[in-house]
Amino acid sequence: MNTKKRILDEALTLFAQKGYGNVYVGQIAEAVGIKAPSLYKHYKSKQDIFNAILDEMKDRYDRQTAALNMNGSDAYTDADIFGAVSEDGLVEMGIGLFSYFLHDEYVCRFRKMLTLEQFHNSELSRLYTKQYADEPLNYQATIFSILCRGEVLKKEDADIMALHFFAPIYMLLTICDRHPERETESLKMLERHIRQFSRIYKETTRG
Amino acid sequence: MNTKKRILDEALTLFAQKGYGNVYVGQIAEAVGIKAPSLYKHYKSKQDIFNAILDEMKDRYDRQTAALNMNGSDAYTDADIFGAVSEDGLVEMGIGLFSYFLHDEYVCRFRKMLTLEQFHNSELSRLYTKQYADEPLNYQATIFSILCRGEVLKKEDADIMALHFFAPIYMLLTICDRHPERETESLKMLERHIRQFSRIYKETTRG
DNA sequence: ATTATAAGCTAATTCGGATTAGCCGTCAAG
DNA sequence: CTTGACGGCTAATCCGAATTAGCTTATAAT
Repeated sequence: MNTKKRILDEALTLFAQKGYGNVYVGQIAEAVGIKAPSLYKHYKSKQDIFNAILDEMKDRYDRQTAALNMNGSDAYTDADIFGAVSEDGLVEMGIGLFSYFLHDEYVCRFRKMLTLEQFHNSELSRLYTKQYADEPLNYQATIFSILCRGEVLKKEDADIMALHFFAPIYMLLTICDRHPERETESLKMLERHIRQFSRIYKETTRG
Repeated sequence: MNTKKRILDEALTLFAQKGYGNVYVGQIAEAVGIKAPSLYKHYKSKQDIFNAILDEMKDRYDRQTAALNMNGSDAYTDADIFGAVSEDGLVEMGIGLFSYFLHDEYVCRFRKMLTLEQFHNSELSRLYTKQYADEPLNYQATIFSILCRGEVLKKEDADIMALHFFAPIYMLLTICDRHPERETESLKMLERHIRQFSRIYKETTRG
């Protein structure tokens, strides 16, 4: 009963490490603790396992963002955001985002897998770009545009502010994916990044 | 005679598209215009082809950066840099870097290949990080630190400035790798990024 | 001219991995 | 108690891809 899920779990781990083409069904089976032919009691092919992972991750992502938007677009007031986003608030937000992407049991493996398969077909390309570029950037742009309308941040292009905020996070993330031992260093860099971002963009209300 | 190089060339193209594990020697041979067994007159295995590509690209990269440093670290004076780096100079530098990474016949394919193979072994991880993160960031940090020492840019942490400058370039690059049709849009974004970067960091010598 | 070498080809060979066939124990429902 | 679905196993099967064997032609050096 539980085996079906464990197959996805172990397969995801392996795909994230080696890429689909370099993983053998025997390895997946071994990781689960069964023999290769037994996999076929649960999925009809290796490709089918991959697709099941994809479907589950898309679901998970949709539920995730739906949860964000539940209290999101309509429920947040500008005042909520002004209150929450001090410099320390930004640091917390950035580190939270980073740590979530880096350590969430599924998100992390799925991102690596997608990294390795991103050029295989356009569905995977689009999924990658959506999840790790367009949607985070849009989300943050809306936040920054609110902060600009208030007097909190300088009146600069909020899309670019989002890029300035998020691109470094993304880049440090890809570094840590390759070199987990650089996480501490990256976290320090991340905090310096956000504090400098904050200094640079803070409205100098000296008038 | 020329065949040996053409094999590397076509293999690189295929590896960049599909990843090593999903390319068959027959495909490489076909692209070159010969039959698979003939490949073995030139390389002793598929892995050998991959290694040859790797070696060539490392050479190329070393020569490239050596050329930069020839007029680089010692030959440049601070004055040279002050002169060259106006806002338009920065835009030009950013777009130049971006276009080079995106369109250089070899750099571009090699980067995609490395993207797909980056988790295979630690040599490839380190190579990727070195070429697309650490070295560009260090190089730019030295430039920005010079601009800070002068009165051109605000006295902020030059490492972080380099991150703010380069991470967006890197991110837009990865987007264009997946979606070549987004290049125009990305170039516009890139210019907005650099002009805003420039506005934000420019020393306000109003005293 | 002769020979050696380079570089190609076709036809094996090898090998490993995905998938299928078919058998067996367990356990819950009737 | 027996039957059928579930999920596991071993032993094929199938197949495709990497590599090797061995032949052939061209060409360049002796």
